[in-house]
Amino acid sequence: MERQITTRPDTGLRERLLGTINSDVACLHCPARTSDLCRGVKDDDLQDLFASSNRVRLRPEETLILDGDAAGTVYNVISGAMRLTRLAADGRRQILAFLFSGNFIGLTPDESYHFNAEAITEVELCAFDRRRLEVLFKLHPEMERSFRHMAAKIIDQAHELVFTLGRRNALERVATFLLYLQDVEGCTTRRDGMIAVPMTRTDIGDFLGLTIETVSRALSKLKAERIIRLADVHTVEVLSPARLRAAAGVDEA
Amino acid sequence: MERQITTRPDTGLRERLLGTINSDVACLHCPARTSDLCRGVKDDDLQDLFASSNRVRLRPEETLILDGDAAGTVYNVISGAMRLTRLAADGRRQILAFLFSGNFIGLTPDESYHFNAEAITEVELCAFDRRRLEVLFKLHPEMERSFRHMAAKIIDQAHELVFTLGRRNALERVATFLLYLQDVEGCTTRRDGMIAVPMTRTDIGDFLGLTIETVSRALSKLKAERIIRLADVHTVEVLSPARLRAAAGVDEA
DNA sequence: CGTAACCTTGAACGACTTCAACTCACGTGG
DNA sequence: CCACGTGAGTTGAAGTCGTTCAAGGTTACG
Repeated sequence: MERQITTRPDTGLRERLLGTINSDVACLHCPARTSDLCRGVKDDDLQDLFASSNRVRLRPEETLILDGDAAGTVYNVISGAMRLTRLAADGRRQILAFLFSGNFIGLTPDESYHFNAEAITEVELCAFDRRRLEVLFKLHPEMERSFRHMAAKIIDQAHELVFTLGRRNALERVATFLLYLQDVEGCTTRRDGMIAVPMTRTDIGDFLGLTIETVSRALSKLKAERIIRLADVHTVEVLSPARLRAAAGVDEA
Repeated sequence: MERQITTRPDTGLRERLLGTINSDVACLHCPARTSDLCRGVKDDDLQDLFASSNRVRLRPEETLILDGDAAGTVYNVISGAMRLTRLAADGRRQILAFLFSGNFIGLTPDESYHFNAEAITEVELCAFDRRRLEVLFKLHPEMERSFRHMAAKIIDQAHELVFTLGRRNALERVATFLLYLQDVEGCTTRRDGMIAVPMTRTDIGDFLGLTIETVSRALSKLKAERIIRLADVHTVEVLSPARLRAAAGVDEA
């Protein structure tokens, strides 16, 4: 189980600001405008948000947060795909969540983070100083309300993953994962039955508690049963949504 | 995998109030006084909390919340042990979390709950109307702050469980579980190395994604290696904390 | 003191992992 | 322009760990 550990990039790289165009316009047209973090702020007040935020850009595989980092800054994903991972001392890796446009990074019960956050694709983020966010919460109580809503969503998703890992077999896990990707808002283009799969088989395996071989075999089985088609390695076409749902083994018993 | 599904108890049973003794005294001496929900309220303001809350008592195996129930009421565990479960149509069950004194029940992204909440032991709860809780948050901003802190703790715990289910083998899972129980504040008596295990082997299995046989075998193995001793089925004595930690396979690689 | 539920232990089976070989896409340099 | 190398993905065969099936033991309670 050898695995190359991503090293921390230069701090300068991580927090390199993009050029600002026009005070509130940037937030107004942000793909994450309707995210739980931002939607509590009225259009008229967007400059509050904008003034407190910095734009950050990451290249694929670049690390944003390393386990143990001080939790002084929080982030909202604007575009791209990221992963939250937990690494054991012996190299075992578990992906806790994939993050897409509108998703928040920064909840921790401590002064430090207990996970790594890495870019899968090119990523744009919005960075906030944690203390400044507290001020924003005071200014915009609606923001704090939807923040709680967001926390509940994250817990619900984590519990869904717990069920998948605890009680579903390999085929069901992979089918469930495809349905999950299909529902992800803010994920890249997916018209008709096409699902964009930005992550590698290794990432999928580390998310689902499986090896890459098992993931591959499950996809091949779904393909052989004409439930999906692999347009290319990172694009899955769903041929039979109903049978994919059945393969996930959830609803309509 | 036959499993008896717990039926909903009479609503009257669930929300039967206990006699109130003295307005604020009840909260002042509550075992959950220092819980994330309540500790944001100053002693002087405890009557606000008390006036908004109802005491609820559950017998072992009694159901508090059924998947799909309207989320109008939230709860704080005062004493006893509970489980949060998710049930698939085919009977597969996954325990999402065990809850003890001070733990909160009621986070949901919807208008309804997506889990079952059941008593394991005799349980005392504090019930709040959700809308009244919102009012309390307005009155006591510190309450909302520590509520966010609590949400972060829940997410962290869920992620820890995700890692356990995704990347640890049976022995490691059971060892991790014992360490978890040991750290649970508000769990029943545990002096020296004694761990109270209020739940059945079935519950442990459904929490760890294992069968009861595998749980039993793992405990027997830990016993054979003189790492633990089973005082009785529901009491584990830790003979070698260091080797138990090693068996969990986490720290000091 | 008997019964039922829970727990433990053993043996056979099966699902996923491990190990290994091969394919494919892509990029580099001769 | 094509040979080569590399990294990701797929597929096959063997091995292992946890499940399943089965039997026996223990505990609690009427």
